[in-house]
Amino acid sequence: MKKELSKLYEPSQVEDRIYDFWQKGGYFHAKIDKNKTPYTIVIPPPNITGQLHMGHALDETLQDILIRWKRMSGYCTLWLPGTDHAAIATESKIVEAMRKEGLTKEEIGRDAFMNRAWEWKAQYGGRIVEQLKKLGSSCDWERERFTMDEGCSDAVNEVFVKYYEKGLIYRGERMINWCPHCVTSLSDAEVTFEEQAGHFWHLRYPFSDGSGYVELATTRPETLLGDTAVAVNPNDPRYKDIIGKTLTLPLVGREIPVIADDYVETDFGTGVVKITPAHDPNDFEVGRRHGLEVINVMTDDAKITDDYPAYAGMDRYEARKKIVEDLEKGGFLVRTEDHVHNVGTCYRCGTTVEPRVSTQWFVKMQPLVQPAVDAVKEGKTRFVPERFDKIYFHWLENIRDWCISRQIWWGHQIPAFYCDDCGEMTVTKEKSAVCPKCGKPMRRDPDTLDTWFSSALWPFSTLGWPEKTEDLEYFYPTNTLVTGYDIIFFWVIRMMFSGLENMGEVPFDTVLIHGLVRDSQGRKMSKSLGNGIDPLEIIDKYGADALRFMLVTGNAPGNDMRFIEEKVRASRNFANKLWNAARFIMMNLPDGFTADELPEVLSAEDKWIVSGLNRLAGEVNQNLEAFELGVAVSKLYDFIWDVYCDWYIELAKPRINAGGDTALNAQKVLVWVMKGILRLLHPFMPYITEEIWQALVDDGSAIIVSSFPVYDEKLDFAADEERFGKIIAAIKAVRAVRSGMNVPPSVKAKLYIETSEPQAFEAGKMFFMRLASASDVEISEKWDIPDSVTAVTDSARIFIPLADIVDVEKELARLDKEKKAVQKDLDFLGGKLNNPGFLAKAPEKLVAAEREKLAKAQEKMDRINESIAALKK
RNA sequence: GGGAGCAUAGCUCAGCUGGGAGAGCGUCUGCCCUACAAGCAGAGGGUCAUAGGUUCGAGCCCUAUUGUUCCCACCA
Repeated sequence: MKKELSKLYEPSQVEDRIYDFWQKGGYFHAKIDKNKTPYTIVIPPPNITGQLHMGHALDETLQDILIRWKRMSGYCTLWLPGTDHAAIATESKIVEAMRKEGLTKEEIGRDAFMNRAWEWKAQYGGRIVEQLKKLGSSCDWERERFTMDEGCSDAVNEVFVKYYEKGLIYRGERMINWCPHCVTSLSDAEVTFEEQAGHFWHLRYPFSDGSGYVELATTRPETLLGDTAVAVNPNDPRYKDIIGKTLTLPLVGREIPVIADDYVETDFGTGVVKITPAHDPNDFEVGRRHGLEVINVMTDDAKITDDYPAYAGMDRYEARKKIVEDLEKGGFLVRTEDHVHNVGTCYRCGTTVEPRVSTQWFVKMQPLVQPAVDAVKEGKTRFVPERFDKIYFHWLENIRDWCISRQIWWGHQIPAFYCDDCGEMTVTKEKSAVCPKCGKPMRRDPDTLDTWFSSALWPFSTLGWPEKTEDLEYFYPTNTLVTGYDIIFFWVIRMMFSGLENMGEVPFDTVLIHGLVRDSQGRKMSKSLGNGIDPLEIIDKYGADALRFMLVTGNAPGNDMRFIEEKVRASRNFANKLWNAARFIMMNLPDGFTADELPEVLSAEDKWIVSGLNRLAGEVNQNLEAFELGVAVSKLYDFIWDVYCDWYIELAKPRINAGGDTALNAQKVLVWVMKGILRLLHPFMPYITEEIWQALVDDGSAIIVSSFPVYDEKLDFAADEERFGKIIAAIKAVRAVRSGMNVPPSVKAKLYIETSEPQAFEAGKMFFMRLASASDVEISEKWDIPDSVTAVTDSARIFIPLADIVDVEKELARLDKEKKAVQKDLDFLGGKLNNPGFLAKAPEKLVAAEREKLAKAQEKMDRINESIAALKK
């Protein structure tokens, strides 16, 4: 007994029910029999436990489409769960929450803090995971936590110690990026440069001997407090004589030298630069070359230190203002000009980064980079689309050592230990250490690792490495990584070199890159603009299927897309169309209908639709193979709506009304094609296809584990397809003529079809009745019907006698217009076929096709001429 | 300063290795024909940014130009 579909398609109800069904049936996770099936792993993107945003919905959708397709194609898919990459953001959220309770992390201590963090993550992360499942994702909070916590910490320690022993990790004092808001160091990748309007303050520094001033310009006057020199270019004739002289630093009174360094450009500004080694990366290098003192003038949160009582405790911008005032008062300010410059900001919080000298841990990149470059050059891993390998190469070729230590608590603590007594340091996998020199207990480095350090190990750490597990053996290297282009630097590159270094093989063979989802005006969605759109609101309104469908429609890999609600509505309408088509089929099925196969005898229109579906299946597979998801989706859309619904179902109606075997055959084909459509569409619209499938098939099977259709040579009826296309063309021509004369469908007219292939049209008689408002149809090789309009195709002339409304003048004008259009074709094709170059060089197949087109156009022209002649008479 | 993307119908975008320009939305006309008005049938609408070049043939390949977006880069 077949089930019923509700009259109204209500996405949320369907999706809730199906979600529940999959959940209970354990369908969210593929069951893998390693001995039998090929496999694939699709790696999901990071930030699972961050806010669920549209970009994330896109990640999930693309992965899930690939997974469902692979699974239905006989592959099993292992989808590695997500992990947390928002350590800094997470920490600040927890700190903030604690502050409201009047607590600080220092007060409650590290262990309690971590517990708090885990509680918070479990709640927040768990909720996000539930939300992702609404999109069809198979992520899982327990596994999630595993990848972050106990599961991967062994791997992290293992790699850290190994790198350290190989000299790939070192600790040292360097200029690093510091975020005063997050109070931690950042890697180069975590700094975003932003153009900001600022000022250029021209200052003068007096010579200590009272012999005048040098003039220089700065964008950051507050760093003056830390100046330890002023530099000029050694070849600058203007300043030759002052090199080696001494200046008195305004407001501070410190004596600083004038030094010569190539770094200074003679044609920029005044050609004089103040040198602040502690607060500028270039100045740091200059200072190093000249043995200058490094004077740090700021605290961790970018306030002036107590060494400068006049400014102590002021934040850097406050101090800037005050210092400019004081400079002006002292006569040191020459002038101020507007200036736009690039300022580094923290990619998490947007705070301006303070370059700062401090002691941090670094990964030495040079030795790790080459294999990662080679792997892509040799095609072991490829980017889709390919152009992203340029970004990849460029980054790797210009990479600098990676600062991996962070001054936060939420993260993996660095496995290094210090002896406070004798200053000894050890790096070890153990949880505690005793000083090898003096035997005293050692203190663990309070810093944690950059969250991307552990993420980089993910393709193997989640499979059990460093243990030699069966999973690791079987699943590494994995297949496809799906991620946005903004994640290439953070994650893709680091997984590449980490995989190659630790496993000796690339972590995945393909990286599918997608673009960003922007708002309807093309702006990046952001919290500050408030233009972000919550995927869940959209899902509530239109359904997860509609959102998924919209996210892949009309989008090419790597390109950004705009989020336009009308597009989601269009997708929902498409789902509704499918729903209603299914409803129509089911309401016309006889009780106890179980047929699963095509009828033995296929009619012309049956072959037409079956052949079309078969070709579609082949193309969709090809497109998915090439990651052309958008192309696949639009082909499905066109076939389902335009071919199946608008034509085949309409063609089937008169057959169903006819009853008997005619009806039964039509029903069999309707169901058979619908089942093919549902399976092809399932990866893109999982919920609705599952719902319809279960209502239609009703044998306890689930579409999620059904098989994906493939091209079948036996079902290719190209010739029949073409033949039936003539009937469709004729019906369209009749409709166009009638519509042009504003004849409503309720006004029926007899049709006289003139054609050289009467038997082909004989089969379509009832379709003309139904779809071309014909009261009757007569077919012959020759007709001459006066007082009628004619619809002309390349294979037929159809007379529509509408004596009352035929306007000879209008009809002539219409035919003339059509004649001109066909003449254009004839000219074009004729010109082409008379071109010796074309005949000589174009492929034979093409020439033949063009000849055929020409013949058809000529035939059509003859028919038009005949009609015109008759009308004139 | 270096690199990349984009520029196609009123709007948002497809267009796979070069073989007579497509979709959705919007517009206009006519239809509630018992699956669907979240629909059906028609129609209109494009010198594929500009200028050259390669080719029998260019939206697609090459060169230059313009506009636009993004990434990278330590110019005070």
